[in-house]
Amino acid sequence: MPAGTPALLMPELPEVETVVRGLRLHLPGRRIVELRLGKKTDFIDDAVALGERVPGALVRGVRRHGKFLVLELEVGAKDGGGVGGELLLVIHLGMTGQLTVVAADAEVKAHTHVFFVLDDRRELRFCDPRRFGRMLVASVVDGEKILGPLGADPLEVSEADFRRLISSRRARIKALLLDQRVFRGMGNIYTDESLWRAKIHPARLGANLTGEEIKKLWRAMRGILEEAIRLGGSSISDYVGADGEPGEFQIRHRAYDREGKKCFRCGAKIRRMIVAGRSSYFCPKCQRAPRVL
DNA sequence: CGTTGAACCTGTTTGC
DNA sequence: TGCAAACAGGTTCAAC
Repeated sequence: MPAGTPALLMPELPEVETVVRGLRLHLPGRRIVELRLGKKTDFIDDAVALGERVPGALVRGVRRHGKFLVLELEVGAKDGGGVGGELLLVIHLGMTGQLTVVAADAEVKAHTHVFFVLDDRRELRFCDPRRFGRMLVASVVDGEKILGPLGADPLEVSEADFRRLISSRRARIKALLLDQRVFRGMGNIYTDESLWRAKIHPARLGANLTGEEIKKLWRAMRGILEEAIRLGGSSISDYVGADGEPGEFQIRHRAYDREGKKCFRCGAKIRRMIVAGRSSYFCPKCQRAPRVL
């Protein structure tokens, strides 16, 4: 395990999806009656606005957009004459963010920065040791300004669109998969796993991939993400209190974090190199780097 | 357009 | 043994 690898969750698409599904069991129909903030609030876009607009809101729904979680809130008209309506609570878990629904008297873990007190004696808590996460409340229109620029959902993109997005680019395939403006939700782990399954070297250029390779990558990516979601993500623990099951996907990693270990397909030693500025694990035999990337 | 590196932050691991 | 440095992750920004 590389130094600093968090023992718990690495929120990429499957992990966020798992959290969203967990929150859906508890939040819709609940009212947020009070908001409490920890001392550090620098990860909140506008903490004052959060404190003013969220209390009293009814949670209508919870959804995922890429790696963002979106809580759809219904707010009533305020005394001051506001019209009420719909608000979006947009949350990014960053690297170490966790959202949990727990009893109001549950022990408070270190680095818990936000408490959404619910109307059923429980609390939605946001804990994030490294504070790489982000949170903001916004109108639907303003929320879209955050979510709008994001690229295609890896689970919904058609093979034709996937090919078009890749073959038109001279950037490395690793960089393209990680670019949230191209595909929303892919992170370092699932990118490496997808490339390993498709037998494509991470430093290959998008435009140089053959139609066959792109098709394999499309299938690999979807298969791996769906499998990871089915298993509850890569290593989430206690994500919604008693309902959370630890994720199990990490035991299925074939490339990520396996430097020096044998490739499950051919037995060659998995190598690690920096591609697109990120640690990249691949099999030098299965994932050949051609003379011309 | 594309790449690289730094910054943000803290817990864990590594190396001396 | 102990402490400091390196490192991990996602995103953004600046510089080339």
